[in-house]
Amino acid sequence: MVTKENAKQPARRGRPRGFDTETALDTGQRLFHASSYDAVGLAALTDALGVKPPSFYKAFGSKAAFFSRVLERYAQSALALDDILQPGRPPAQALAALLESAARTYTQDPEQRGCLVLEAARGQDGDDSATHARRVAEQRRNRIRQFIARTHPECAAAVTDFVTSTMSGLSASAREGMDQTRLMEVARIAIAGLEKQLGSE
Amino acid sequence: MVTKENAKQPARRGRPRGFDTETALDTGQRLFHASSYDAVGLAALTDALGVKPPSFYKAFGSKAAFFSRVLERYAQSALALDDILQPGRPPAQALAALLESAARTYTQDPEQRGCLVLEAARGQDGDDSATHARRVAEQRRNRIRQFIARTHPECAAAVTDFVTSTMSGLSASAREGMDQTRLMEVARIAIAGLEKQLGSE
DNA sequence: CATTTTCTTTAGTGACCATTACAAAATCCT
DNA sequence: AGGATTTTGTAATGGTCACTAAAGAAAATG
Repeated sequence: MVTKENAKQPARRGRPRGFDTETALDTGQRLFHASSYDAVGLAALTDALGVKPPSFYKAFGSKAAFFSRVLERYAQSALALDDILQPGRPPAQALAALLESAARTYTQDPEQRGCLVLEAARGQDGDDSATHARRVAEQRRNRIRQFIARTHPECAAAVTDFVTSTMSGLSASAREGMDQTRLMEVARIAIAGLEKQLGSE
Repeated sequence: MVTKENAKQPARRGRPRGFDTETALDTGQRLFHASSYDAVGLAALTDALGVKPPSFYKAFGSKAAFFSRVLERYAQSALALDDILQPGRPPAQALAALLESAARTYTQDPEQRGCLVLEAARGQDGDDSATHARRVAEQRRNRIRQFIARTHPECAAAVTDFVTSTMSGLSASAREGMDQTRLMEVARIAIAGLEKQLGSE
């Protein structure tokens, strides 16, 4: 297998790409997060990237495929569950930290309010972008549930439902303009409910 | 003033309208609630009404204006705040009833999941339908806040934020397919948080 | 230099959207 | 009956959308 060089090597044949795809994904993430998948048309997107539509399609295939890559990128960078839901950490404490992190993250940048994944997941049922967002959201949901089930298997489902539902509410509220102070208060009251359910240790 | 008869009298001059506008609003509400404002195109809407576009526009002016009337209609019929937030009722109890009613209502009909107003309020900022939905949501928010402020003026803002945020979460979860049993459990945990904040009396 | 490969550019494609011009039809008033 | 008035159906309007056909341009290969 000497034929195939490292995929990262741009030393391929033909005219080289005139833009950086990672930078493009960053820019796309910023645009989609600021408004929404539907609100960012291909014209606005390619204008912001400094790239004409055919180049965009050569590089990414479709707007939906581009968005999928943006979502994966975002899911890895934002709200790292591994850091928060460490095995052995008391669930009430870990989930409190999760909700507080969400409240903080969702209001950190006024141009990037709420959660990109959760907001995109609310698109229409048949929509490709919404379907992919829901898949990402479901994966994160499962990780939360498994973390809870280690210590509280009997109420893992209900608590997971509460946490994900609360995060959806936090994201929606952030989008509607609720600032960080207010959103942290909302998280605090939700955490009180969690502690009652799980025991506050 | 004998010139102007009762506005409800259809005994006007010219060709009579071939359909009932109230029935049309009902049908529109059902369609919009089942998917969304954007997802229901004018073709689908007029097909369902059995009405051609020009008749629709003569009667309602525009799709956005039609939707506004649907929203008003819905806000009056669903989740009557006057019944739930009765003055004198202990706030923890009243707000618990509000969240439980929301969880129940949002999952009652699988074709009408979530809250029409809250979901429509998540549309794009410049959008006419989203703007109107946010106005309706804001009015309901104010009524909740005033109810809380009667007994708990010091934390009325925070509790209102929590209740509205939780309702947004419930609506989103209902839309994603969470059933009534699960949503009621979510409401129950949220109510525990509320009681800790307000005192459970 | 010529060929091959890949990207970029220009300029459009058809599909769908909300909305409407126009004229025929149905009703009331005189 | 003969206007006056309002709603109807037919058929189109312009606008925006994601997407692309075709040809030119930049690189590696022979």
